[in-house]
Amino acid sequence: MFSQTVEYALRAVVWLAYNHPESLTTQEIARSTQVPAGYLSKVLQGLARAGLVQAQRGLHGGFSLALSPDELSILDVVNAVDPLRRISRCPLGLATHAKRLCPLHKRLDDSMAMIEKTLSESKIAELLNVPAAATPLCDAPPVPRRAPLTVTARRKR
Amino acid sequence: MFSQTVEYALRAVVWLAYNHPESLTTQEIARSTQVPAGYLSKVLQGLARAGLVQAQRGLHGGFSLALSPDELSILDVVNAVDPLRRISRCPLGLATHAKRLCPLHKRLDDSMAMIEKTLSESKIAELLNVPAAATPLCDAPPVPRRAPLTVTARRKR
DNA sequence: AGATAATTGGATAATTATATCCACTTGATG
DNA sequence: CATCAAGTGGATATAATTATCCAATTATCT
Repeated sequence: MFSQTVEYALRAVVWLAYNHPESLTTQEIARSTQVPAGYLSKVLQGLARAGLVQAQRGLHGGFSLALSPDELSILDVVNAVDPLRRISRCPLGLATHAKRLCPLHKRLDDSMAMIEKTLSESKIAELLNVPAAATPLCDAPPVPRRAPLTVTARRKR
Repeated sequence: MFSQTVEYALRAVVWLAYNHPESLTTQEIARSTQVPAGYLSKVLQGLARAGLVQAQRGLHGGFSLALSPDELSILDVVNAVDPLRRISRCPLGLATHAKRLCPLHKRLDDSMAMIEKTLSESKIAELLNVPAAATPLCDAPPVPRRAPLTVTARRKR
């Protein structure tokens, strides 16, 4: 339903939000969120182009959230990397249905609208309050800033 | 959001429902719904395996709806060809989140649940009442049964 | 200025989704 | 029982998505 890319982008943004306004390297984010580093780099580029994230090149560079976590919705992230496509015109290109979608496509589009609304109302900030004092993604406790490349204790599977 | 396959399957089912309990050949359905015939054949096979549609081989064969249009929901069709995957386990495989999803994935799964509910409540029968006396999909007027291979008047693009 | 650590962008590979084709089987009909 | 129109299943092609790799660029630190 949601693409892999969206899943990855959301993980990255949540992790950046959790460490806001800290800046983290692609490697750090990749490790914490279990996203393939090479691919994550592309995803982050997309988020940067959309202005959701700020890139800092060079030594001690990395990425940081460009907006406050409560100004940023899940929908913003989704639309930045893999836009939710509403059905605005008849997919069959029928003249008859140009002004008003046929019931099938109307219904499908309504579902999209519903999702769009829900996701736009879900702010990233809301995703950070974890009841059990656990970190949002990641089993490990909050990583100390600029920690060396410690291997996260990881259960197999 | 919804795959091409789902879109095709829904078009086929709606068209079959519209002609219910008539049986239509793959070619006829393909023409009316603008779905590539070769691919539609696979999609219909899937629908047949799921029991939503009945295949009749041999001369004067074709496909017909196996259930009444008001017993069949959009969700049934979606699940038959490209199941809506709910998020039941933590996508990161985190032990901590085994019992309770982290807020991000909870929220995403809630969206899925919402869609699932909406689509399960949308019966195919409801998609057939078109206000303007137009056919559900397809510009053409209701095709006379067993019509010869007339070319549907089609605007370019 | 040189060394180092980081992102950037381009090329490419692997995988999955979409689509086509064809030989085979099935069943109705004359 | 021969014929022919239809679905079936397998092989294969094409396109899009996901993923990897590396040379080039940029910024920081000493």
